[in-house]
Amino acid sequence: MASLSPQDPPWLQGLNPPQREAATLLDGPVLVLAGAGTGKTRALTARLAQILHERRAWPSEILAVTFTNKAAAEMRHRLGALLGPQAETMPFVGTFHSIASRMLRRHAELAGLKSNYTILDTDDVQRLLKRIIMDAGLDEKRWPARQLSGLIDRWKNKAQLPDNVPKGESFAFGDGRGAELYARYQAELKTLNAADFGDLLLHMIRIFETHPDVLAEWQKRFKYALVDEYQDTNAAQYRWLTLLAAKSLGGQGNICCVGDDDQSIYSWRGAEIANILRFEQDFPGAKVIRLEQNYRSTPHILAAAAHVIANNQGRLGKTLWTQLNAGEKVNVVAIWDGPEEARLVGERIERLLREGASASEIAILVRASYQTREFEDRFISIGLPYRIVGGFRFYERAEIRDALAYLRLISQPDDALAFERIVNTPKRGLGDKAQAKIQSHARAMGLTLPAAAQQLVETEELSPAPRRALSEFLANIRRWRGQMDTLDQAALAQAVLEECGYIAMLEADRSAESAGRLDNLSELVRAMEGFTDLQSFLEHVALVMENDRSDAEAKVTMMTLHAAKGLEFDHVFLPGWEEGLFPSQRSLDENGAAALEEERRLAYVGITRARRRATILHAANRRVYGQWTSAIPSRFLSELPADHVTVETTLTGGASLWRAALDERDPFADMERGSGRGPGWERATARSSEWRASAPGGLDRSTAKRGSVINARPISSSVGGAARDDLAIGARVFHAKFGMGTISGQDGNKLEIEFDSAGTKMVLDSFVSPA
DNA sequence: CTCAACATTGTTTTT
DNA sequence: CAATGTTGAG
Repeated sequence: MASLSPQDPPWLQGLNPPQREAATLLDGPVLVLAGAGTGKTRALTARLAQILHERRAWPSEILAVTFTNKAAAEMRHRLGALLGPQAETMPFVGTFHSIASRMLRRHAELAGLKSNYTILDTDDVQRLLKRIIMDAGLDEKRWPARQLSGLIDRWKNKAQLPDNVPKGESFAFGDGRGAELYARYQAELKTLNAADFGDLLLHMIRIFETHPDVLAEWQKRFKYALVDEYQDTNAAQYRWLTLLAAKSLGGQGNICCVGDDDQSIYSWRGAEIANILRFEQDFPGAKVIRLEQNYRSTPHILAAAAHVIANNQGRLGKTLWTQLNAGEKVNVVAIWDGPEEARLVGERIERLLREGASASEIAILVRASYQTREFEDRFISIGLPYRIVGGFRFYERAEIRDALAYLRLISQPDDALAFERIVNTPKRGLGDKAQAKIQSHARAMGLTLPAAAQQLVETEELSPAPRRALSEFLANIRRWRGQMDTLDQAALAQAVLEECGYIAMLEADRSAESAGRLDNLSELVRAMEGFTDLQSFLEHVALVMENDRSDAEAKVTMMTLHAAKGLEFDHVFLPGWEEGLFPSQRSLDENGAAALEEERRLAYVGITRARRRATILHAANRRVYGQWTSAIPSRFLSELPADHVTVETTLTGGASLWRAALDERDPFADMERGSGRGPGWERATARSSEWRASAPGGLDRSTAKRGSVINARPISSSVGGAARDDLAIGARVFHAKFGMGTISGQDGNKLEIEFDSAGTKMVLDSFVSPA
């Protein structure tokens, strides 16, 4: 199948015919439809290598847009392995945002900004909007900033400026003042010398459209363009891209877009699947290449995924096939509730590890990030190493944002948002009253917040104590700013954190999180080493920083289905396949049938992450808002092909509960439960007769009781070790996640601990230390 | 101005 | 049931 000609350069060796075509068909527009696991990245890397090898373009003349920074790094890395280090220095490989930001730094003045503009994150944006809403005389509770920021985000994704926002959408917010608030927000950003994520693209689009010379310069620069995950591009990205591609790219539209319509999962972020569906109209003469041979998964896994996705309409259509052997069927497991789900997954993972699997080849993929908590709790108590990807992003943690605010204020004296954030953190006696005075002074004098503060210190306006505190604070900032030349950014950050009292504040705090926060801060300082200066580090943080501290230890990975796109694991667990959770009720409520299809694509993405084994779980009961609610199996389960699936349950009453539970009778009638059933139940019972027809055999649900786990086994402690003699019942201990607690019991190397704030838990003794 | 008790919110998914 | 914000007492 694969071509193995000895004359081939290394990057073409072993490619199958369509992959090879994708790598060598360099002229004109090309659309590569790459199914899951079909060696897309490999083909793309080969294409870039081929372009460089044929000397068709210099590295700096290639525009390569990826969806995540991780994907960009991966591409650079692979390219470096093929062509040597000089190929790794491609300046325009990155996300839409990072590339646009780089361009905007060069042309900032055309957007009314300075080139050292600050990139605001959602938190900054929301605080700014809150102020704008209140200034406009609106009730911030009735019109939450969160909602407005969502609206503005959506407008920006569609490349709509304040004056061309659809009337109806503008009227929907703040008594019809949506667009007005948007305009005010844009003006405010300008005075703050700041841009939000959407602005990075929008400013460049505006500049391209109003300055033909600038556009021409960039068009001339790029000879080849490559866009990954094209199905996830939104209207703004599309416009940015087509402007650049219009007459450029070697004069023949040398653009190659790669994507998979079945993996389009970002419509909530403005992605328009239509972009990929109409590629051939947008780029006449486009060649379409399909990658359909799957190198990743077993036939059972592939068949399961294919059956599910076949329920969607309007696909471009691909047929994935594989040469791999059958392997194991997809496993569907019904369990009683969330905690049991975590227990069972924990057990199965331990079994896999005993059988020799590596923890790094095991993943738990969830629909919503909060689902990881149950697994975290469980894995901590059995000592199973895990890591969470995404979720709480590193730079979104409060302590990191505080530290960054200090650095931002040092590097950019006018950064009012940073100033606001840290002027009283740690507490230095500058409360609401003092801050209000600074605000009003700034407004009265038309000054930025930090400048107003500086001026205010010279007056008698403030009472002595706050005045002294503020004066000292400003002096410190100035002093640190002066040290920017003498200290490198990591050393400066360390000094700032110590001298401002932040470290001392955390050290004084004996709560559960403070130790972790201190760790995070030293992690931050460490991460700063290796950047050329503070400015470039801050840029990196705003756009690129990911939670990718790569510990040496092999760990089970937990992440959302969204974060998992593009990754693969031998063993994949897919918990929580219940109506309401997956497909997400909220998503369905907002976007109806289209949302259901997107949820289904998410299911497709989840299943196709697995190389060897996929295990899907659903619980009969789950706690939502602290209330126990009965859940019914996800409709996606009934879309799985019976021939490729095995079904089991840990509930007493038999193996087919997952289908039989769809009966109109309440399967858990004799169980105690919380409030009513969710909307998912209503809908499901409405459809139940249709589903019941497919249920294999009846099951007397009244016998369905909370059962013991089939295959129950004592939990083997994976972290062994001798008993500890430094801990005794009644002793005070500290645990990294749960905080301070008192030992109340012991079972082997497991301790029962009554935590001060986290309740009573069983925890391995190796996870605690004497207080 | 700070802390503590109290009430009220809300859980997708992310560059 | 959190986590977050608001209110009231020191």
